[in-house]
Amino acid sequence: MEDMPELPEVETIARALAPRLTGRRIASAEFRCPRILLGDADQMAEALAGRKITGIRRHGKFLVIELSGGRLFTVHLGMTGKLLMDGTPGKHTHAILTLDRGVLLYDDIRQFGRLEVGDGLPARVAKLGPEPLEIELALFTAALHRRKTRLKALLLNQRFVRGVGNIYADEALFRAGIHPLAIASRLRRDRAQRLHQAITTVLAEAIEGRGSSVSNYVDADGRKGSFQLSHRVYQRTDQPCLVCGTRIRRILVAQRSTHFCPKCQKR
DNA sequence: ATCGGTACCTGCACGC
DNA sequence: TGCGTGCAGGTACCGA
Repeated sequence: MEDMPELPEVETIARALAPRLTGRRIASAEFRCPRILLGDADQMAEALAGRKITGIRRHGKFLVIELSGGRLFTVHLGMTGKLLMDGTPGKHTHAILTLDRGVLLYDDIRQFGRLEVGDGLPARVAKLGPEPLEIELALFTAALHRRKTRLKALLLNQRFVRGVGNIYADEALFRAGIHPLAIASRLRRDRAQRLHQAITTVLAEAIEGRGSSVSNYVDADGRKGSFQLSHRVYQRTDQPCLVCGTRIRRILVAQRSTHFCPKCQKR
């Protein structure tokens, strides 16, 4: 296993990078792997060169690096992407941004990440759902009741809410006491409220813990996250439920590994 | 429009 | 030691 960028991890990275990147100027950019680029490598390098970095923020699982002139460098880390300050380029370094002070590297073993430069958010990013930490209960419940899919699949759908991935979907469903195969449209209001609360709580706690780290997740400062210590079902297959002792099960939902307690989580 | 299934990559753990 | 298999937290795309 490598590492993992869901909302809390990306938020942690954005916070760590902000003070180090803001105010820096990009002297030059080099892109070595066309596969991960949404755009032409030379054009992207040209669009970045000479721009000043004015800020960095998170949008769902996307990192948005704001540049002078309103230009945006949008980065999705995929499954194994890393943004590193002042490291040494290696086999999996696909982008090198030379700054007026220091260097910003993009590493990505599996090449599932995507890099893009534009004068606004890319359309496919702009149309994602609301931030899960901001959506109000009434809107959340209404959106939930419009979908007939299984809850686990819905939580992973970035057009429903943006930023929840496999770990936090499983953890939120466990904390809400809801089965991952429950149908969204049939969820009673009190259970929808529990889910909304569980999502809020688990994401906030994970951000507080600087994200999860299954094996070697390291943020931009090289510090490890600690939230994996708080996982109650994720990757705990066959271990006892921390509430009732029942064996945690693993099933596939929408082709994604899904962990739950069959006693605590009801359809 | 909305759903599930598949493809895209590399590396690691595990059993034989 | 090597080889085959399954697994990995991502999205995009396809057809039903």
